[in-house]
Amino acid sequence: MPTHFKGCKEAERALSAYINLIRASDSIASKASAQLEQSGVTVGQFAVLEALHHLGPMCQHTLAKKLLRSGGNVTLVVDNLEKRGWVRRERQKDDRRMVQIHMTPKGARLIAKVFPEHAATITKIMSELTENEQEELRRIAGKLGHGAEAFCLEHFKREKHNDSDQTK
Amino acid sequence: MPTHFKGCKEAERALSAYINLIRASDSIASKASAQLEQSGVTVGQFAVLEALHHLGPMCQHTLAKKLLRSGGNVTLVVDNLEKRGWVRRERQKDDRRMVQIHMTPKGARLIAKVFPEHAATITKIMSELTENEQEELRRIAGKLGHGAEAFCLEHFKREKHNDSDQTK
DNA sequence: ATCCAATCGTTTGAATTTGAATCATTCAGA
DNA sequence: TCTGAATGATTCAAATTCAAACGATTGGAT
Repeated sequence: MPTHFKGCKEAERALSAYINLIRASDSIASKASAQLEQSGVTVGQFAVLEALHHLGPMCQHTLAKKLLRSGGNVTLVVDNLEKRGWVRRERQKDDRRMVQIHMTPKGARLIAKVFPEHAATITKIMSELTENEQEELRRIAGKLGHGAEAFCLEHFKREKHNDSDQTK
Repeated sequence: MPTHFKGCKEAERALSAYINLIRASDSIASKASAQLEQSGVTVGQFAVLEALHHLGPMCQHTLAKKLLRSGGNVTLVVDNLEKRGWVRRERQKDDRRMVQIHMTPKGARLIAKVFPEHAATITKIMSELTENEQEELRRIAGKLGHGAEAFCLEHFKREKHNDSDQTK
């Protein structure tokens, strides 16, 4: 009887891929985070602002689902964004349980400045890969993240067609 | 003049890959974390035990470098592992600044049980991808995580050749 | 031999996150 | 209409993490 558990080669391949995936993600995320925080926004704050920028006003529950964060977390992040004057809360009239989050003009100006910087940082990091590798990474990672091929992508595509719509 | 910033197509490709990478990583990490914590170990604790299991006793500083965590964090994780009797601290005689962390027999028994479960979970998640996709993911993500193609991989390979060496 | 800088571990404070408990509001069924 | 379940937001306690400050120890330079 062999000394190693069944499916060894398969497990080895899976674990190798897993480890590299996690490490790559950590590495990139920390670089992106450092860049964002130089602009005075945390990653969580940026995520909220970006979602509002691309998708328009939204209640916190929706925000939490889009960003894959807990409701309590969204409350806190929105608190901080509100303190800095980048968003404002507005109780919905037809359903007073919900609070819609609107970006302020100040918030819009911020995201208009920070988003291109962020995109440039990611582009630079990704330029370590060839075009084909980037496409393959997108496709393969997409399979793993399944349902989660979220809003961000499609709305960046929209971004390229009209730049300064609500940033008047 | 175009309404979108320069390098649009390139940035779009990079951001798509980036977003899917982060999401895939989050998705897998949370599944793996849930599975581990069912066995009563946190992800951080598992990482330390795994490193000790594969690489043998080690001082905290080395551990922190291997696991890409801060020194303070390692102190806390080791504290908790020590409380549960899975590791023990041993001041080094030749350099009394260092503390070597040794796995106890109890810790060895735990990792011998948990590691295969963990490997099976990862293997199952990864089986959404074909063999080729897993290899490609490993290769491409490896390029992004650069220096970090760390210990875990090579020592899993070692694992397969001798199973129960220190778990006496 | 002494002093200074580097190294290692610990402690502390802050930030981020989650999950549970709570409260207000809405909606559906009796 | 009234009651109870469901939904959305907030609050709280706990866990995890980092960075900075600190103390102990070591090794090298003078």
